[in-house]
Parts: sequence; structure tokens; C-alpha cells
Amino acid sequence: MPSTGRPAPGAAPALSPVTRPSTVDLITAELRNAIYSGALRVGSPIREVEMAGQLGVSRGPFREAAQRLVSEGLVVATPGRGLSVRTIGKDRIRPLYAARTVVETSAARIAVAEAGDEQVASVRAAHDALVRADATHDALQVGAADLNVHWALVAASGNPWLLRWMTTLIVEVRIASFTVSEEYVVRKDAAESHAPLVERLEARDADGLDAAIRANLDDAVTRLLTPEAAGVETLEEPRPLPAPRLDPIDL
Amino acid sequence: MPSTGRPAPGAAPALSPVTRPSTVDLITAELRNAIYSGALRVGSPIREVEMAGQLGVSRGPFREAAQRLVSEGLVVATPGRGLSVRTIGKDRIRPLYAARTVVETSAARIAVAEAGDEQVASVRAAHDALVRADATHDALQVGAADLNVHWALVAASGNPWLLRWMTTLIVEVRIASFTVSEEYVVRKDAAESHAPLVERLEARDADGLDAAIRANLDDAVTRLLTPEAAGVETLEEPRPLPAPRLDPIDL
DNA sequence: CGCTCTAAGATTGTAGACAATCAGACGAGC
DNA sequence: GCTCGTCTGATTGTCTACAATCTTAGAGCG
Repeated sequence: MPSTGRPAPGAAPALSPVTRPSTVDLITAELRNAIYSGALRVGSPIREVEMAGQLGVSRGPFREAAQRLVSEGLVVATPGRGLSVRTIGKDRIRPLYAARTVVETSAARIAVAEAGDEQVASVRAAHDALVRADATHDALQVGAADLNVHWALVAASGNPWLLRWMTTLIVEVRIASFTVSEEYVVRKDAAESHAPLVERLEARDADGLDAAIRANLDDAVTRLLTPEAAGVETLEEPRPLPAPRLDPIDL
Repeated sequence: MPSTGRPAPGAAPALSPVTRPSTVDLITAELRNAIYSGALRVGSPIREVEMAGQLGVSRGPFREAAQRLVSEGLVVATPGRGLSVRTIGKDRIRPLYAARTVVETSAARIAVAEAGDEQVASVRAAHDALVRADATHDALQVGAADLNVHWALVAASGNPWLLRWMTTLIVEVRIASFTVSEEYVVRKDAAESHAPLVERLEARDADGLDAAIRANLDDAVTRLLTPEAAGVETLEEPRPLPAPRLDPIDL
């Protein structure tokens, strides 16, 4: 996963205004990561008194951060009953992946047409990381590196809107997999099955890349909806245990 | 514009949980509408003490609502300096419309394949409203009805993600037009130029609809970036004056 | 006149308090 | 044994106060 604190690429030639992240920024990132990693369980209530205490912040900025995630669709706010981590059940998998396919294939076409060598190289680097993660046989690490390849591909489009949507989609995909299964499942041959994505980008083959992305995402849908029919070897791991507590934020 | 309080379509056959909108929901909608309508000027600071007072709410929920809009990209939060309405300058028009094209053309293809008669009829109804708005020769009304046709088309896809993105994109498109121009400009023949969208949806002509959307959005980009080269008759209106104050929310 | 510094007022960010609401447990009645 | 009502504790939602920071205006100096 692109860490949520990913720095802006490149160094500005001139001095830039210094903006340090606000407390709300930090809490938002912490909560988003906790949801992504499974430390905050899908569907679980977010007890703001307890959790703000754990993070070492007061309830005000905690609530503000939570509202950001409500807008992102990662957290659900029910008046009078508080906050909970969203769930994305089986009935929403196809629309989720349809939307994801829209973003990724469109970004890929833009990237093929417009991405510079540096951006293409960052997709290759993300795939190299996936190769290394494959060697660990750790499903969560593989899954994260896998998603990072997809993210880097969308980032290579240079379109801020597509990248913003993809950043949220990646967490939503995690939420979906944690919702529909007690196990976290990835392909055993993740690096190999993702190689066409990088190769076709490098070859500037838009149609080939489009088809490779669709095949990859169709396969993911099948694995999520009908695991027994997926027909590939997989790595499985029990869904991560929720963290007993979140750590205080270093303000 | 689809009003921000648009009810969920259809009636659930079973009893649904009753959820009344929270204060934060209401403030969010109010601010979003104020930005959309120009009552809150692009780039202007959002003075939370003053504005919460105007809306008749306290600063806490006001700040929470603002954070939702920060996540939507409509409001910018700068630590220590507070909130401001976003601007989208000329350099962002092409990426914005590229993203909008992605959403609309993809949603259109899904709608052609999957939309029921009722959804297609709602796009026709939105176009009928555009015909009526055309007769007013009021640029803002025409523009709103125009955007509503596009929104209805994406809604016809039935994909919640695409619709969520489109709902924000519509406000962002407004922000962009208010940023780059002192005037609000729409085509004089808006209804006529949008007719192909409805007709091709009704005819289930995916390629034709895709091409019509692209032509329509390309034209909008040209009108935004190089108004003198647009080559069509337009309606212009001075950008709406910011409202001196927002009205209290009826809680 | 222009620039710098300081002070005052405005605003933001957060903490804590209080009222309203929700959830769960227990007891009474059928 | 089951259902309903009541009570208590937990939690949410909002408000207010205070500290920190920012902005602006005015005064002084070169």
C-alpha cells in the first residue's frame, strides 16, 4: 500500500510554504491505516472516547478525522449510535470492482499515452517489490505489494482525480475482502500474474494492458465471490486480529 | 443539480431503520450547496466562527461538516489558517474533465447494458427539464439542468461508486468554472446539444453515446479554456454574487 | 516614504463539561 | 419462560472556554 503519508513527488525548485500535517491529518491517516491493516475490524464500532484516548488526542479532532473517512466511505456515521468501520458485502463486490476497473483501465490508457519514463519505472519498482513479497509467502505482504502495483499504475496516469479515487478504492478493496471472508487470500503466483501489467505499460501497449488489468480484476472477483471456483493456487492467512489498542500519535 | 438531499430510490419492501439526518449531514449539504451555487465564493476563506453563527450551529459540528468537504476536495484545510473554498484553475481543467469523461462514458456503457426503463426514463425527464430551462435563457438554470442530465446518466448505471464520484465532480466542475471565469457560460442550444445523449441511451447505442458524451465534454473544455474559440452561441451571466450570509439551518 | 517591529484583535485548535440518547441488565407481571 | 418497563451506565453530540497562532494596524526609525 502506498503509505498514506506519501510525500509529494519531486522537489519544488522554489521554496514552498511549510505546512505540517494537522492533528486531524495524522488521526485520519492512523485510522485509515488501521482499517486497511485490519487493526480496526470491518463493521466494528469506533468508540471515540476510548479510541481518542488510545491515540492520545481529544475527541474534537478525532471526530473531525472520522468525518473525513465518512466522506471517503471507509467509516459509517449513524446519528445517535456513533461511528463504525464500513462493511462491503458480497452484493457490492461487482459494483466495487466495476468501478475499480473503470479507474484502472482508464488510468492505464492515460499512462500509456502520457507517462514519463520515471513514472513507468515506479510501476516496475512496485512490481519488483511484489516479487520480493512473493518470496515471503505472507499473504498480507503479497496483497499489499499487489495493490501497490495497481496504485503505482494509476499514479502513472498523473491524473489527481483518478489517483484520489484509487487511494480510497484500495482500502475499500481491503474492507471488502475482510468482510466476505474469514481469510485473506492472494494468488500464490501474484508476481507472475502481474508481470503483463508492467510489460505492457513499458511496451506502451494500451489494449494489451487494458486486457491484462481486466483479467487480473476478474480473477480477483472470482476469488472473492466463489473461492472454490478460482482455479489457482492461493496463499491464505487468517484475517488479521484487531489490535487490542491503537498507539498514541506522535504529535 | 441533484439536490444533495436526494432520497434513496425505491421503497424497501421491509421496514427500514429510521435515520434522521444529523446536524453534520445538514451543515455539509448546506455548505456544498453554497459552494455549488456561488454563495460561497471559490478561494474564499470559510470563517468558522462567523459561519457557524450564521447557520445557527456551534463550531464543533461545523468543523466536522467542513472536514467531510475537505475529503471531497471541495474545501481546503490549511493548519493554522483555517478553511477555504477550493479553486480549480486552468491547469486542472483538462485532468478534471478527463476524470469526468472516464466516469461518464463508463457509466454510460454500463447504463446501456444494464439500466431499466425507469432509469432511462429519468434521464429523459432530466433532459425535459433542460428543455424547459433553456426557455428561461438563464445561464445558471440551464447549467444546473445540463449537469443534472449528466448526473442522471451516471445514476442510470446503478453503480454507487461512479455516482458518488459524479456527485462531487459536478460541484468541482462548478468550482472550476467559477475559478477560471468572471462569467458563467453555457451553450445557448444546451437542450439540443444534449439530445443525442438521451436518444442514444434510449437506443442502447453504447458507442454512439460514448462519442456524444466525449463531444459534449470536449466542447465544455474548449469553452472553459479558450472561450473565444468555442464557436457556438452562448448564454453568459455574471458569476453569482456571494451571499452576504448563510441562513440558519432548520434542525 | 518605506520598512520593521510590536501589540492588539481575530481566528483556529483543542479540551472539558453537560445534556441527550442509547444499550444493557434486572425485576415484575402474565 | 417470555415480555415489558425501569434504571443505570456508557456514549454521543454539542457547547463553551482557553491557549496558541495568525493577521493587521500603528508607531518608530532610518
